[in-house]
Amino acid sequence: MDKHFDAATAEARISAAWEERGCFRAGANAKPAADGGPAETFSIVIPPPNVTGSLHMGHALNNTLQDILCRWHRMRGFDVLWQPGQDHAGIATQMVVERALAAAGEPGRHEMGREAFVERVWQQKDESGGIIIGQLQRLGASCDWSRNRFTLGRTDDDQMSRAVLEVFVRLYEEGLIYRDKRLVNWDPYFETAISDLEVEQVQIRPRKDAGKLWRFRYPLADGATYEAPVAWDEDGTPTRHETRDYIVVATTRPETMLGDTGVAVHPDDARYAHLVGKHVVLPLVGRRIPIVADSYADPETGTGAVKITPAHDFNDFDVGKRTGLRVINVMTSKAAMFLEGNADFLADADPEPDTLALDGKDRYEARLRVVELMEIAGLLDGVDDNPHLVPHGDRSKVAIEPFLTDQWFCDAATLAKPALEAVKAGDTRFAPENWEKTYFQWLENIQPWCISRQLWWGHRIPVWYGPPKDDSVPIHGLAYSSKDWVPFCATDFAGVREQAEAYYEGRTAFEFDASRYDEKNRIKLPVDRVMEDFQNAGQEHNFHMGLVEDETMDPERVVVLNRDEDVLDTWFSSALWPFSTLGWPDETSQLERYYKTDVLVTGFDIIFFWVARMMMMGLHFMKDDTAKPEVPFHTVYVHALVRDEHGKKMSKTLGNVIDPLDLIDQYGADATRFTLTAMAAMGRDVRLSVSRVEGYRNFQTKLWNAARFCEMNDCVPVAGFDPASPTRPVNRWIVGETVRMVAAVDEALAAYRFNDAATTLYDHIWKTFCDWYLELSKPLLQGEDAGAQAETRATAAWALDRIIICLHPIMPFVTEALWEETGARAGGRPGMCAHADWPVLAQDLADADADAEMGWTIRLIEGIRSLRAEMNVPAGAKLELVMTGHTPAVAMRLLRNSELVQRMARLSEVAVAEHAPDGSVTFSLDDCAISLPLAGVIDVEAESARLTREIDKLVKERKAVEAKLANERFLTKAPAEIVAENRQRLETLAGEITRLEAALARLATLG
RNA sequence: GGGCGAUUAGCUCAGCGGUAGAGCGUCUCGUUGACAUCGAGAAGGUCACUAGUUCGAUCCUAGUAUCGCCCACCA
Repeated sequence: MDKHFDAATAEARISAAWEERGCFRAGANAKPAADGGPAETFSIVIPPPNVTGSLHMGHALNNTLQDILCRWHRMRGFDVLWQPGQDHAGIATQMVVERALAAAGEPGRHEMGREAFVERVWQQKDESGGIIIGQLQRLGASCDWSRNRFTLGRTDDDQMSRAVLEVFVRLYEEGLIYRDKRLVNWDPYFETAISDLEVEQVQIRPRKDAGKLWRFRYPLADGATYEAPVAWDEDGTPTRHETRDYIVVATTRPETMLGDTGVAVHPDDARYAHLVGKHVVLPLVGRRIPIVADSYADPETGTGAVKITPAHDFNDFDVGKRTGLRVINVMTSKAAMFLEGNADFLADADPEPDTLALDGKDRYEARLRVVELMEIAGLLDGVDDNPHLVPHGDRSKVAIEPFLTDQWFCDAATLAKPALEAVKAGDTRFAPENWEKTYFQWLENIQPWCISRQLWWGHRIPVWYGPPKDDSVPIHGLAYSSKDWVPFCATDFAGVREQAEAYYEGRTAFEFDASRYDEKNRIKLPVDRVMEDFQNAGQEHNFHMGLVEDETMDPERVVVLNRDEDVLDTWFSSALWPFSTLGWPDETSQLERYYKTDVLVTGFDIIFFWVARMMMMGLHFMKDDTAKPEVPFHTVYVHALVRDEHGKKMSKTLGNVIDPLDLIDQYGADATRFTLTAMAAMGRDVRLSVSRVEGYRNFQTKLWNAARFCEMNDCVPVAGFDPASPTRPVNRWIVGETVRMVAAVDEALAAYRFNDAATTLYDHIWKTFCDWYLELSKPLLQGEDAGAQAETRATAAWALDRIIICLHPIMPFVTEALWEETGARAGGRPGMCAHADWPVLAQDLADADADAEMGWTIRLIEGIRSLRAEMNVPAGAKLELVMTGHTPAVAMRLLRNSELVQRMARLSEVAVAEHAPDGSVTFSLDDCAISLPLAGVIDVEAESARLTREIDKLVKERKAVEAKLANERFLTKAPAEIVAENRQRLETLAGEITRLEAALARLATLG
């Protein structure tokens, strides 16, 4: 064996071997259940990474933990399915491709057209989709790659797409999906609606065009006035008023004032009571808008009057609805002003030319200009800095606009109920538990989920629209607005056609073919190849049916259906992941066998996006044997975010991103994995420091060299070795330590305490096995006693094997390599380490006597070493040891282990005596005193100082224990074993103090 | 505004109702030794603060301070 484990070359080789042998296929290594039936299953679905993404630290942590669970179960004989896959990630992927097009100077998506663009995205997916898989494999992820899935099918009849369409259609039919026109979060960069979850609030600091609060004066119409307070006393009571003919309102978005349709005051606000029902004249626009009473207006805030722009503010929309205000949209889908040709805006208005000149201007430009125009008009009352939160699109990073559009919504509140109940009933549990609260809180206040996106990359909504049946307008040149459309929803056009032809009573339905769309040429096409004139007029999708020119067809006999242009939110398909990957909607044996899955491992940032929605969809569509709705997984393990060393979120702009692949290159996948595991304490952030990775790389080397030592000493695994068979205390002791280690690892993993498992292994391997067992075994391995040697070789090999097996889930590569290395001399291993049998060890293998003896021996050696170092005894010098104050049993113990102690503590002789020799240094060990004669070399002063210090410490402790034992209430109330423990401790302390004091006295005579 | 979490060694973090731990760093000593990616030893802590519960609190409870995150928001 080499001195070091060469991770770089070994990892690739081992990875390939696992794949070649199908080690991770579902069912590989599965063992029959106790009753002889099929193996118990253990299934996990991977949180599918974005298909164009690459592995980041969050993935590394997430997949390491999943891999640990999967490997652990696989070794224990479960039928493990770790289902891999990738997400089509609508916005993110479309963004990547659009950027790539722009960077390459190629035409943008609008120039390309939908079909060509989507094809281009598929091309991108085919090119880069495998990258993330390769990266996961480098990490060692033991997914069943033969079952890799993608959330989006190439065609609607692909199973993964059928699942999505099926769900959509069923929910539509149940009334849980519906189309509605309402304000949505509109991303002007991507020109799509986004859900509430995709909006993040960003703190805006005051700058020229944002982060300010502008106050405007809206003149009262018809000569109305009111008394406004202008001075207040200390209590805030107005002391002086002035008569005003205007109302002051404030806004952080001045450009929206062009769409104002009212001013609201609180119904109880005496200042304005008599103005309710009167009007103001909207400056710049010349529109008379009413003053309405609505409790939304807060009398304490500002002037108590608030401008109402129903089309551009969520609160205002509600106020407008309650008070019957008009809704006037003044922006395009790109958040530019939409004024000219805007019938809603122009109705009953008399806009100034300067105002109309804003048409087409960007919202921020328009904002500044509106302020300017108001100032010129003398109506700017003032402006204050006003840092505030502004909603931004989480991907585009631009400010979102509330925007009035037709969108598809999912009745999340209805679906949320079973999802809530399932967690409350314990059908699904969160670990750590406190995330349940977060989950509840969100689901209890859940709003309708906007599921339609105005993107091209995604599952296209399976709804086709046709004209109203009683519409007498001929099919030729027909223009519909969305509200008139009659929707037909089915998983494919055949189903739609059936519905439509029934609805239209025998007219033949044709599907609009988007690929024939050619805006430039406006080709006149036959009716079955009708073209569409799609105009995005800004405030909403206004689709106009195109010309239909085929005189041979009878318009009365024909109807043209137009498929909805929108695609579904990516998370809609992700929500189906636990069952769509298993073949749903087909009733497959895989679904039967592996659903529900066992554990979902995820970061808390997607509990709402993903976990909650999987719960909703799983419970809605899946049933168990008793027809009861079935959760998608029984446990959700929520891990933390990976941050940098100082707790900062890793981000490109901060430049603190650690690339897991760099770590793997430099330190190996195992060290990277071990670090993440050791730091993955439940409920805490993971602050990743490279020095720790290095430390665990060293740990790997340590283990490697321990195995190398075993090899050099012919510690070869013995077939059928019985761990109860060793007779030497050292060997019996390491068997016991191994039993405890395995139990602790099992317990930790069962409780998802990954860091405990890692710590247990680290300590066992480095401290127990390497530092002590291997050292203690050297005399036996290298000694004359052939029996002891054979026993020790077998025991060491056995203990090392248990170590390799138990470490495998966390460090799969080095353990696989060691499995091969250590098995080579035993004639090879029957299988790979990934399929090794997880140890099942009887607790009674641990021998208490051996534990006590070795524990004592270790402490003796430590004591001697400590004293030598403190007394500056040269490392090479061999000392004598004299034990005093001992019982015969302890003397026997010392003599039994004298060879070990001599070797490890560098002693020339070990003896027992009545009295310690003069000129010796002494320490106390349990019931005896250990003296090292150092006559001549001893620094009396230093030694007496050391002893005094030691005695002081012990006396102090004795005092504390005495006080405890003198406390009547302690004696009566504390558990008996604690009391006994303290009594024992007092006795020990007293003995130690006595012995050390005696040593100190002896020293005094010497000085 | 609502919720969650944190505060332990120089740094990064575990832990726990009864003797305070790890990694890295620091200091001393050590290479014929499986491993210098190492070994032996050591130094370093009022477990944020205050009060309570308890025989006993770093741990449980409440409050305070500081920091972080999530959700919802004032025009």
